[in-house]
Amino acid sequence: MPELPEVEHAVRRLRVALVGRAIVRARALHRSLRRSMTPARLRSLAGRTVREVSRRGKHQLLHLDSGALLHVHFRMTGDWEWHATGAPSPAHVRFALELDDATTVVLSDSRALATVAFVRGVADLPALGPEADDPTLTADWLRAALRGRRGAIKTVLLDQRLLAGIGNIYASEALWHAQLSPRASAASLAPARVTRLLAGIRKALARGMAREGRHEEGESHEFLVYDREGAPCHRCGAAIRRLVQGQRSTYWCPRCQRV
DNA sequence: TATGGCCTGTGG
DNA sequence: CCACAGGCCATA
Repeated sequence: MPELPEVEHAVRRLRVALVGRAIVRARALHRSLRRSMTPARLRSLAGRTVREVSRRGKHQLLHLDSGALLHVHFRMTGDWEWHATGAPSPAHVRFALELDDATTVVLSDSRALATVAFVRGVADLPALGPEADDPTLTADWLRAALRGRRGAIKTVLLDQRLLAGIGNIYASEALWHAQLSPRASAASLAPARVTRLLAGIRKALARGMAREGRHEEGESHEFLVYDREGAPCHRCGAAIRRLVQGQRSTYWCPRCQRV
């Protein structure tokens, strides 16, 4: 579940379950996580209290009372779940924290690509641009940040060093809102288009946050263009197309998203 | 820029 | 069987 809105929602839910609680036992249940979480490191979590949970882009940091930081990244399919300690575990549990209130928080991750590791500080995370939903960002800043970027805007939006938190879905969604072609050259976007792009990013992320807020699923459509190949554009009715950029799918409207 | 790797699951 | 999957890194 991993783009900025989904990770932010996961962090908020995790805080309720975890902040102020003491860890009784930590377990790594898949070899992909045992590489970073050795038995000694897992033991070092026992007895620790979680002071806070923070987010930077799609990265999560669990702040422990010992001063240690546990870094979690969901990658493609990670999510937090929890259940009563001793109850049957949900499917795909890769990492588990048994807490002092008889609940167990688990990292569920079908593809087992998520990562959990100790870090010393935010400096140990990969270089990240400002938060993609930072309300203080300006079009001038974005224009300067795009200057010198080679390649198509869709591909550039996925680079976390530009903006932290935009993934493959919201890149397509933002460009649809901005009515910009995903193939447009990032470096040569005219100022008015950069302004539209910033607004489009905000709209896409705001929609994502709103969607996360409702735990009611089943509503008409989740995304405006993503995964809608062949379906009519919600703005002009033309058939949505799919193309591949940098080995990732892009969805766009060929009529109302212009270069 | 493209490919492969990490992993497993789903759907055609 | 194959393609594809909301991420990211290392490699030529």
